[in-house]
Amino acid sequence: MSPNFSIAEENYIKSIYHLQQASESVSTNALADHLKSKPASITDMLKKLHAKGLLNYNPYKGFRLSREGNKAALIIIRRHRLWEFFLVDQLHFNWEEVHEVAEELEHVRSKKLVDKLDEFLGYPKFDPHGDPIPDSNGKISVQQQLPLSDLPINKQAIITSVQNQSSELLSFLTSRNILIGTKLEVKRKLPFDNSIEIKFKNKQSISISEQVANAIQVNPL
Amino acid sequence: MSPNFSIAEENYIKSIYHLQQASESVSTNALADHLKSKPASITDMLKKLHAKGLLNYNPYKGFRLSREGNKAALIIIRRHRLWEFFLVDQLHFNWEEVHEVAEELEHVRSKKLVDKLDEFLGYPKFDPHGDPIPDSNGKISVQQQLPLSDLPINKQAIITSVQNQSSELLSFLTSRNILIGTKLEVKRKLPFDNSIEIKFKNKQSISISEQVANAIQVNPL
DNA sequence: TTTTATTTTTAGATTTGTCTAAAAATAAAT
DNA sequence: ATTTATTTTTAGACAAATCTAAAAATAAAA
Repeated sequence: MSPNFSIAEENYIKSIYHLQQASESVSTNALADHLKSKPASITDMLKKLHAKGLLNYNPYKGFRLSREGNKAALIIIRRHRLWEFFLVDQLHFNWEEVHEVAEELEHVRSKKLVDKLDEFLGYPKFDPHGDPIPDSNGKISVQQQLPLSDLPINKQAIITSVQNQSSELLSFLTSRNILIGTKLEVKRKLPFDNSIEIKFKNKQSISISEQVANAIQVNPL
Repeated sequence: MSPNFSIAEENYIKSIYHLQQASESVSTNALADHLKSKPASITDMLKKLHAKGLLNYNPYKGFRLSREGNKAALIIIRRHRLWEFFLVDQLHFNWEEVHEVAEELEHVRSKKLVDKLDEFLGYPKFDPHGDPIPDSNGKISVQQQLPLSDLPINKQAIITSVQNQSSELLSFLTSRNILIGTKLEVKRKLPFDNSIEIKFKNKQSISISEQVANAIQVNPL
């Protein structure tokens, strides 16, 4: 059913998707920069993607993904973010080093593979950078994620990911039972060092530094 | 250090590796058949691989991989078989359907990814089809693997893989503590139904059918 | 040992994706 | 409102990988 795109096409689709989040319409030059390519090459590919119905394209004016193009982009982004999650969560990569590898893995086309991987990983909602992972229908979770340091006082939240994957931090968090899925709220923010006092559901409270609070991503309930 | 090959080059290297196992020297036509390509295309690529020092190539006479070519082939085969193992062992693919997906995954080049995957999987020695997985130095385990049904009576062996990945079979085996790594020996083969009586290290004995014994791969000690 | 058949290689064309350099369109500046 | 600068597109070339058709080399058969 859904057509197969070349690796080059997939990279264009993905880049356009990201660029059009930030601005109404995407320009040839902006895309050339983003892809480290030359404007002439971009124009060539734009014509191809336009011919395939993936693009709303007005020469000289700019372009965006069509409905079809957006669907294709979400499939690629789903693959990318699931692989990133796998690399950090299962293979214990540092979160800084996963992007490059995921750039390659995202082009493996099998839908069955991606859906089984999703199931294996427990249907994660966010990748290790905190970006939402589209589900198998291309739906992106709208629930927001923010650093624990930005969570308002007394607002309940659930930990969705940890951004700085050093093994010291991880073992520190594990030893304190601060895990993905843990429910907590912020009781106090100390102004002199920005440290934060958090309270768990079981009433236990501990204090963590600003740096740690920055690395913990939470989803307010 | 080790050079990067295109996907096309990798597929040629891999095919030559497999063909040269069966015969002294590989022919252009044989490779064309294997790659579902045309002889003229093969010749073109042979020149390229020869120029890169991956091939011992006498025009019109035949070719084999050079030492370098062999090294490259083993890296690709390692990737392929590790991914196959992952797909069956972790994502519960049926062993018949993994080849196609692994054909794509094998081209993801990151050495770190492959080595971490290997560690994650517990350094498996054989893929789900019973073929040996090269280690990170390209060494292939020479220990053989054969179906439990072919194991001589009273010979100790260790289970290395299970070939027919139906969930019924898997749960049957799990419930009987027949797992990868389990040590056992065959005590009797019943001639009227070819069923097999096996004995574990803890002296416990059970009987399994011919079909099940065929699906279990073992490595004689 | 010629002739015939097969295999392999060369020659030239094609597709995909890229590039440089020049032309055309749009935007900015005087 | 022209001129100038910027952006985008076209034109033509190129590398990688493939193909068809023809030529050359090798192998098999008479």
